[in-house]
Amino acid sequence: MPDLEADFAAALRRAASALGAREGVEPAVEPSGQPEAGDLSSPVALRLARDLRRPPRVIAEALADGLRTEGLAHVAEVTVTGPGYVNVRLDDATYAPAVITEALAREGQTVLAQEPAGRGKVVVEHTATNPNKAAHVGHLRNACIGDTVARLLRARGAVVEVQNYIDDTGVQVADVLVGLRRLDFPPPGDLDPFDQYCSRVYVEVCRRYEVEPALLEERRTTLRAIEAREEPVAGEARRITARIVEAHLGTMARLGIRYDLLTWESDILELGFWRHAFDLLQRSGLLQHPDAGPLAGCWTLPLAEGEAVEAAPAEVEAKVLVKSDGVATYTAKDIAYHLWKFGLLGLDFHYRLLQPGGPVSSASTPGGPGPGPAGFGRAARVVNVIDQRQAVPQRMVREALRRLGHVDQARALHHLAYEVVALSPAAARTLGIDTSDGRSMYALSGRRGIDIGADALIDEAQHQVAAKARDPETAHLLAAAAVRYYLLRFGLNAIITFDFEEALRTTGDTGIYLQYAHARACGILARTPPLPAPDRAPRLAPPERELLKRIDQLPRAVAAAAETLTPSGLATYAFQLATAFNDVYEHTERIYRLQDPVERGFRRALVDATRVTLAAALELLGITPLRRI
RNA sequence: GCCCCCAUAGCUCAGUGGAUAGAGCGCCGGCCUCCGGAGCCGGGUGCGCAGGUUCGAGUCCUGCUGGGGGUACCA
Repeated sequence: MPDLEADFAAALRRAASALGAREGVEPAVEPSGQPEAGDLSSPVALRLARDLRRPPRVIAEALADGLRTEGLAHVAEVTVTGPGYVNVRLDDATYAPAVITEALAREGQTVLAQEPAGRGKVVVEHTATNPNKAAHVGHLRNACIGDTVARLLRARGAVVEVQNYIDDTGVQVADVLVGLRRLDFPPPGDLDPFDQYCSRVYVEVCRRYEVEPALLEERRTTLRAIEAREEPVAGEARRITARIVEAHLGTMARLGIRYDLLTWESDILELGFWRHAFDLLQRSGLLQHPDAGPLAGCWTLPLAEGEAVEAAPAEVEAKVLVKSDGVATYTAKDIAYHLWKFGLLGLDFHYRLLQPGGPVSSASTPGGPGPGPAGFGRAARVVNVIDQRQAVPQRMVREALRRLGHVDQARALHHLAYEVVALSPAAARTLGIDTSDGRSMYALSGRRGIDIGADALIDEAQHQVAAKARDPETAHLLAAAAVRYYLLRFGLNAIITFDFEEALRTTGDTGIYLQYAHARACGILARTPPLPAPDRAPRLAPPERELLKRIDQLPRAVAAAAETLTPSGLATYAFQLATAFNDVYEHTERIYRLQDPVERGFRRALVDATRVTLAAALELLGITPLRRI
């Protein structure tokens, strides 16, 4: 008995087929909107009405007859209501134990919903924070989305490899080098984290560019030296970016976020990835090198007439891959990187283990452990978690793959776009930001110093929660739960208008509430000794029926969230599950007071099934379930 | 200008084309001889505007208004 909704849908499909409905009409099945009508309902008769040229009500009755004849497991009654809904009422006595048995069997399972087989490895790229400053809440949103997407894909049985791309040869790194060299900042104190120190340098140097154009020239020469791997600049860049990457890994680890592989842009240059990709593009006749015009001296990837990237702005006639000073753009290196991700480049990184238990890092020199028998990269599918503002360059990467003849890979490259984190004008003012321009929101920006530090937020959450937590580790896990849940519960298209009070809230629709529900279930189980779970359920209270249906939904919720790559759907599911459990908790007799062993055994098993199911949902959200608070 | 996203309750947000659109917060009022109350229960004439498609539209299409983003030799 795996899945009641799926069984119902399958039976409807058979019944519809018997009526002569054409194939391909997937019967929608949902928990009934009207509890008195039944437990599960389907409006499929309404959809079939046109095809079959019969009134929906008549079709619904015929479908219901078919279901009754077939005799579905765990179904007590089939009814037709309203304009033509087919409903089933479940047989409490048998479906309830079946759901519980199924849920308990999921304990310790890593695969919760089976992926259609044979899709190969999925490479998920996320975080990719420029290594020149401390991570802020916007970067945290990226990482939480990416991390949960990776967990969801794994829960569907996919082989997933998480990569964090380190843009250590970009302009922002040059900015900080210029700042450190020219601004006479006092060196950071012992208690002043290096990444936060660099954040201040970065903001200041960006401000100085406006009044000191000479600094801009210095940025250009610095960037060129980084790209050409000229010492001492390249070494300086590598030392600073390594320290900041270490800080980023530390910040993300506080939320349970880890990577399989760090890929360094400088390795892409040093190992000739870009050189080789350039040759491939050049040989395929895809590049232009104009002698005149605004792009004179650049190497560009033109948007040919008629085959332009979907929705590309008309003004974009070509994307610059190599600037007139010979420096490759981010997009150029990204094209090389993606050829490698799909195993199409014919070159590979060297690898080294950063530290025991930590991620593997790419390297440009041989040594250290190899990539293992499976190797890195060679993806069948790539998911890039990158904010919506980078949609155009992402399309260019895909377009380059397509024009090089890698049509399948271009199709398998998915830009998972999400909206930014912003501040309300009031919140911006409290941070001392000038809001006299009257904008309705201010997107977080490290460069402009519009910034909620990631570590600061986690620190604050931990501080708020410390008084009620039994120990510091519990406080840390509660804080992580609060922050992760807050950043995941919004849809990808929603701009998060950051609100400290809301992010740190401990009641209602929050990660803390979920933790509490899980701990409560554990507390009940600890108090009531195990009993054999009966194979027939006693009479159920309405909240218990709701809870059972939620528990039964887990695989469906996971499958849907994984399919659509939307963590927020899973967050909503977890909250509904916890709410259903709290409702039962509040409105049923305390288990330790029950005398009848059958009743006691059943209700304890229901709590246990809730515990297993909620823990699974929390793990997927990247929240470590707590047994005690 | 062109392209993308958004507009749902006082606020912040959910809502695979299906029945009477839901949460959280805030506000008011209830419920604890505890299974850990960070909880539960009650209190609500809300889908920006105008058309269209459909048996059925918050959801799809067109236009409009308002907001955000993109349209770099930044990423």
